[in-house]
Parts: sequence; C-alpha cells; structure tokens
Amino acid sequence: MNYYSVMNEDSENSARPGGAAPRTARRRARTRADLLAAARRVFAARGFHDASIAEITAAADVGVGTFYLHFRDKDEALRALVQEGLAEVRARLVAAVGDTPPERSLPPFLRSLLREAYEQRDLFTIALGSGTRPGRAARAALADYLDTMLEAAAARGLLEGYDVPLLTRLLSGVVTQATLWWLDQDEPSPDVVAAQVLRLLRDGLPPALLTDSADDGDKSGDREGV
Amino acid sequence: MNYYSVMNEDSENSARPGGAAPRTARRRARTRADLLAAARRVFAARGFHDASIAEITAAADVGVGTFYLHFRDKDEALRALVQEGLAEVRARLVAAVGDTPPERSLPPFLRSLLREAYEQRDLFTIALGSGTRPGRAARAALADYLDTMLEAAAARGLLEGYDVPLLTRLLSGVVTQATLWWLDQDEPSPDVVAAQVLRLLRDGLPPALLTDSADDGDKSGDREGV
Amino acid sequence: MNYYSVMNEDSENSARPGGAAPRTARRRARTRADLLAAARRVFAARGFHDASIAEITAAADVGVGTFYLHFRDKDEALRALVQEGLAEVRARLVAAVGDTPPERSLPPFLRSLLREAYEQRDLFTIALGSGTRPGRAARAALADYLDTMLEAAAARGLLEGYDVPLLTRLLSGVVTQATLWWLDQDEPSPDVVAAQVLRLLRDGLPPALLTDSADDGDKSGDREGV
Amino acid sequence: MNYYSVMNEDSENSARPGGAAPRTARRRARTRADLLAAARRVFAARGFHDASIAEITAAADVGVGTFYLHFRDKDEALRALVQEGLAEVRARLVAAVGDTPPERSLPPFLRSLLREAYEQRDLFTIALGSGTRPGRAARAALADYLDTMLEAAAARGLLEGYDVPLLTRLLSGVVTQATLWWLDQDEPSPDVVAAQVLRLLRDGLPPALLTDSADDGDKSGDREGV
DNA sequence: CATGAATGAGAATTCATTCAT
DNA sequence: AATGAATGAATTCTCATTCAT
Repeated sequence: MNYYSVMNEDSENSARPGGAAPRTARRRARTRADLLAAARRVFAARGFHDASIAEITAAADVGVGTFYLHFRDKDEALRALVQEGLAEVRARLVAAVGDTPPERSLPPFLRSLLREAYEQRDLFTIALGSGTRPGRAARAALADYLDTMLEAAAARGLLEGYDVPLLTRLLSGVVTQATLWWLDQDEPSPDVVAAQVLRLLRDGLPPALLTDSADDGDKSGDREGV
Repeated sequence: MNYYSVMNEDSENSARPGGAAPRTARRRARTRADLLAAARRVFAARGFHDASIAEITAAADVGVGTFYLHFRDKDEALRALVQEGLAEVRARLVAAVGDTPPERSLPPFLRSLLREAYEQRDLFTIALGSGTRPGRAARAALADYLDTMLEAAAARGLLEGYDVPLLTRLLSGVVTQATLWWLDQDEPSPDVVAAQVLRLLRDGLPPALLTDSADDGDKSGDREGV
Repeated sequence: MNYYSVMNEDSENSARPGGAAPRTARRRARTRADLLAAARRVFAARGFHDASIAEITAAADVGVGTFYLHFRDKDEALRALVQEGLAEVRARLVAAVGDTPPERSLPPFLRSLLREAYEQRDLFTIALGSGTRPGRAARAALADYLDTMLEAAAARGLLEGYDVPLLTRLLSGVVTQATLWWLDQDEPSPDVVAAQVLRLLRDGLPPALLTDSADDGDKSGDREGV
Repeated sequence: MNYYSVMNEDSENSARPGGAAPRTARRRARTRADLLAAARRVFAARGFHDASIAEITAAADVGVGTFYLHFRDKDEALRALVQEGLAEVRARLVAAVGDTPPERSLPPFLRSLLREAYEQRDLFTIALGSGTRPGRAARAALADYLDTMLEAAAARGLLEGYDVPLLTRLLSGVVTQATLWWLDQDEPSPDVVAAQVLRLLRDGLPPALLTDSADDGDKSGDREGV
C-alpha cells in the first residue's frame, strides 16, 4: 500500500465541509503540475524506462516523497501525463473539426493532428514511441477517433470493400509514423507532411508501382489500360 | 571489462591451424542459439525492459554466467536477436521478390513481408514494438529497403510530386502497424491484410472522404469533377 | 550514474535560505561517520580488497543502500577515510611542531608522527600498507611534509651533497616501516622507536659496518683514520 | 579440491619407472615458465588484486584450465613468482657479497640489492608494493638477511645501544622505499641511490637538523658542543 | 597435458518506496 | 503538504573453478 492511496481516496473528498482552504488545494495542484511537466521533460529526454523517480522530482525541484503524494508510481504518472496531455489535444482537435460532417472531416482532422504532433513532439514521442500500456491506449484512442469518422462514412456507403477496423489501423500507422518522423528531423513542416499524407490517401501510388500479376483477377483487369 | 570481451576476441582467430576442434565450436553455437531462442520467448512474453537475464538463462536452461559468455549485456542480446532474425527474413524476402524489376516489386514484397510478419509475430513485436535502439534500427532497415524500390521508381519518373523519403516513412508506418495488428488478433490472414494494404495504396480512399475546402488551389481543382 | 551523484549535488546548496533543518543534516553526518568508523574497522581487519560493502554496512548497522547515499563506491570510502583521518593527524602534528623553525622541527615531528601512528595503527595500516591509490597519496603527503622541512634546511646550506627528494623518500621509508612494525608487535613504545630512529639519523651506523673498499675516492679518504 | 592437487602429488613422482619421456616434463616446465612470466607482466601492469586468471592465461597464450594444472590458485602463483624470482636474486646477491665478512658486507650488499631492484622493477613492485602475504614474506626475507649481518656485527660488539631487530626493520624500510622510488621515475641510477643510502647510513643527517631540546638528558648533553 | 565452454556463488549497484520530522 | 535519509529486494555482472573432450 502506498502513501498515495492514503492521501487520495477514491471518494470525492474535495467537498470541504466549511468550504475553506482553497489555498492548500491550489498549492497542491501546482506541485502536481510541476511534477507532470518535469516528467514530460525527463521521459522525453531519457525514455520512460530509463527515467527514475529521483530524476523527475529533482527536475521538478521537489522532494522524492512528494511524488508519492500525487502518483501511485511511475506508471501512474505516465498515464496521467499522456491522458491529460492528449485530452487537451483532443479538445483542440474537436474544436478544429467543428461541425464538419464526419465524412468530410478527415482532411482538417489530419492537418490539425499533425500540427499538434509537431507542437508537442515530446508528448507524442512519449505516448507513441515506447511500448508502454498508456502508449498503446493512446494509439487506441487515435484509432477510435478515426474509427468514428470512417464508420460514419461506411454508414453512408462510401467504403464498400474496405475492412474498416483494419483501415483504421493502417491510417493510424501512417499518422504515427509521420509523428515519429520529427523525432529525428525538424523538417518538413506539419502542413507539408499533411499535404503528402492527404495526397497519398487521395491518389494512392502511381498504378505502375502496383501492377501485380499475382493479383486477384478482376482488379488487375480493371487496371490493365494503365 | 566484460568476460565477454576476454572470451570473444575481435581478431579472426577462427582460422584453426590444425583444422581441429569444430566440435567445441558447434557446442558453443548451439548454446548461443538456445539463448537467443530463449530471449525471443522471454522478450515477447514480458517485454524487453521487464525481462531479466536470469529469466532468459532459466528459459534456455543454462547458467547465468553463460549469458555473458555470449553477449555483453541485455542490449547486445536484443541487437543480435533482431539483427540475425531480420537477416533471415531479409534473405527470404529477397528470394521472394526474385528478379522482379524494382518498380514492380512492391506488391510481392509487401505480401511476403506481411507473411513473414505473421509467421514471426514475436520477433516483429520485439523489433518494432518497443522503443529500443535495435527497434529503431529495424524500422530504418525496412525503410531503407522501401527506399531502394521507390528511388528506382522515382528515377523512372514514376513519382513526380512525391517526397520519396517521407513516402518511405509513411509506407513503413502502414506496414509496421499492420504487423502490430497481430499483437492482439490472429485474424485476418496476412494475405487479406496485404490485399487491403495494396488496395489502399492503389486506389487511395474514396474521393468523397477527402474533399477538402482548405486544400491548395490547383490540386482541388483537378478533382472538382468528382 | 550513481544514486550518490543524484543525492550529493556539487553545488554549494548548504546555504539554507530559511536557516532550517540542521537536524536532518546532523543525522546524515552521524550516519556517514558511523559508516567511516565501520569501514576503518573492516578494512583493518580484512584488508581493503577482501572487505565487502555488505560487511561495512552490517558493521555500521545500516542498510546496504545507505552506503551509496554517502560514497560513490568502496574506493571513495577509502579515500574519504584516509583523507579525513590523516587531516586530523596533520592538524595535531602541526600543533605539536608549533612554531619550531623548520630546521629544528624534525625531532618533534618524528616523535609526534610515531605517536600518532601508534595510536591509530589501524588507519596507518590501511593508508600505508595496501597498494591502493589513497595509500600512495598518503605516502606522498608524508613525503611532502618532510620535503618542506628538508628544503628549508637545504636553503640554509645544511644539506650540501644530499639529494633532497631522494632523502625525503628514504626518510619516509624509515617512518613507514616503523609504522608497519606495529602491525605485528605492540612493543616497543613509540617513544623508544622515535629515539632509535633519531639516533640512527643522527649518528648513522658504526663506521666499521660501512668501511667500503669500492666507495668513491675522497669520501673514503675522509674516513681513513677510523 | 583442485585439479592441481590431483596432478601435483606431494610425493616425488618425478621418478619415472622406465626413466622415459623427459619431453613431456620439459614441455610442462616450459608452460609453467610461460605462465609465471605472464603473471609477472599482468600483476605489474594491473596490480595483483585486479588481475584475473583469464588475463594471465591469455597473456601466456594457454587455455584457462592450464593455469590450474600448475597452480592451486592466484595466491599460489604469486607465491611461486615471488619466491622463485627472489631466490634468483638471493643467489646473485650471495655471489656478489662473496666471502666478505658479515660486518663489512653491508655496502656491497646494498649496492647489489639496489641494482637487482632496478633491473627487476616489476618483480620488486609486485613483491613489496602490495599488501599481500607473499609481499610480507618477501619483506621478512629481506629483513632476515639484514638481520644475519647485523647480528654478526652485534656479536662483535659493534652495535652497542642499537635495537637490532628494529634497526633491521628501519633499514629494510629504507631499501623498500628506495626500490619503490623507481615505480615512478627511472632516475637516478641504482649506483647513485646506493651512494646516497650509504652516505645517510654512515654520516647520518647534519647535527643541526637533529638538535633536540626535548631529547633525553645525557644524549643531548653529549652533543652540546655541536 | 592442454583446452575453453559452462557454471553459479558472491559482489556491486540501483531505485522504488517508506516514514519520521 | 512536503521532505529526503534510509531501506533492502532485485538485478546485473564477475570470475575462480570444473570437466568433458
């Protein structure tokens, strides 16, 4: 059992009987935010597994014990970091897509997503780059969002012959990889990347590259003229 | 200094003057293979970071010290596992593609790759799934291979307007994700996935999904009739 | 990277803004002192190389990890032990010599040194007896001190014909050996040893023992009458 | 129990029933000599405690197991190395001193000893420099030899007022230190060092350096005129 | 005799977690 | 709420020693 579990009961004990002492609450929230910011820096710099609690608390300029006042353990901190960080991203993406109907929201969504990924390279690297549970959860959340859009399109009969869940994964693979691109380079800008991704999704590759004698009959037949 | 470095001189001392003692060498190779097989199982089951040397040696049914006779440390073992495993995969892929000209080899290459990924799910999960150096190296090797093909196509003027290095990464993202798909499910078969991937790459998504008011001028103009 | 390096910043953070928490600092210092005392006992009893960290922490009655909170490794502990121990000795020697002019300070210095060596046999054994770096540093420090005295004498023209650095080493050899004497015996007392050393240095050995046909010319000429 | 103990029975089994196969014996002796030479190099370079058996056998270009065919363990090898090495030295010293009567042999003895020490710096460093048992044994052997000479002199009434065993130790300290001198420098030559040592032993230090108000009564009285 | 792969006990070291202040 | 010294279980790594060939 952790100190954390004593101090953070599941019940909503934020209801102050006398309605008093919001000062303490604010301090506490600030410390927590400091810790998350420090964790983001340290995880990005050294990788989740090689980061130690002591490093994080040192970066946050708090005592080691303080960590356990706010998080059960390192995994908890990662989960909170990714979850809360991506929640903000999600909010901005929803705002960017606005009330565009699902079947037309893919371009603005991708463009915004890649912009966010570029702005918050460290967070995306942490979330997508390492084989951790919250990383997988983040990928799943992205896939879910894409899924919603594609299912809406499928419901309108726009995706005959596509396996929507698989398609979802492939698309999320494209996005993930585009994101990890910036792990090494800073160029090109997210807008250029978005244009390339959209072009690939719209036009596919040149037919000459996919001429395939082993392909199933009628498909290859359709393309013969090319 | 490691025992490893003492026991494994870099010099080419494999030249046995009397042509003697290949027995010992064979024993040694067998033990090494046992260790790699055990490492593959343990890494796949518990993840690279959570696997301990003791687990690996126990799984290989050898003493702990034996590990260090063959590998400098855990990273070394991972590197060897991925490198040698993928070398075999690469050999089979090369054989599968045969002398198909580069600009027509994408379909057979992808199909073979996905079959290999399916057969050797554990290896691919280890190589691609965790944010380790050999993982990145493996991704890079895949990208290199794709790059060779695409550059050949580009040299024939088949990829006007595409950013080849970026395209390479996006494709490798698709493949990586398709591979990680089987981390959770066993369905569908690699041939079905390959067909979907090839269809996506050939046809792109239905234009309706990509109609984009914010698109850059002439491109959207081209597509207006749709 | 060591826990030590995380917990012991090099910066001068001893400046407590609020002037607070000297309690913790005192506790910490006490634990450190306990560890050094335990190390002294264990090193003296089993020799530096054969002593294990676990033995030291057991002797100090603290957890193993605590050792690394105070010292980077065993060498660090030895260095601290010797350095700090000899610093105290040095302080007492300086006090004993007082403001005696350098060319007359050899007798009181040797007497005090041998008394210290006797009192702190364990420390001197650790410092001088084993071929470790701090051991060599300790010998060097002793030689330096002797050097200061002898150079002062040489500047007054009292050491014509002597190679001062070499002489320094020979003297320190005499002292070192006198010290190691007590490794086996407890007798005779330091004052008796000091008297013998001083007598040897003052009178030399009886000329009869050093009559030397192969000696260099004029020197032997001087002594011919004997 | 060691392989060594099986192969090296205490009984003199060198008596070959058929008087045959001296070839094998020669080979064996040669391997042993190779190992000792390698041990000398490795011990001198890395220190006894930090040298490993594997290093020694690698330097001797034999298999690890071979070591145990000739020595029980590392200590055994050190003992043999020092013992046999010093036996040769001793033989040469005895030859150098010849039939000089004991009370006149100190000068030639010291001169020869320092020459040997210079020639065989590595051996002397190993023997005297590290706090090992054979090291102490070597020091004791040196002291014994000096003791023989000094006792002979004392028997002739030449050492009234000197504590011979202690004097022995002090002298051996001088010699040891002179030897360790060459650990750092190559200069000056052994003959110069010997001359300085002999001068110190003959003349002592200048009286001015040893004027001592705290000295015991009559001794200081004797020296008042100085 | 010689070999060197294999062994495993033991030592060093790390670091998440606790708890007295 | 915050602190940071202390803890010790767990892990990595070393190397003397054995033994089958």
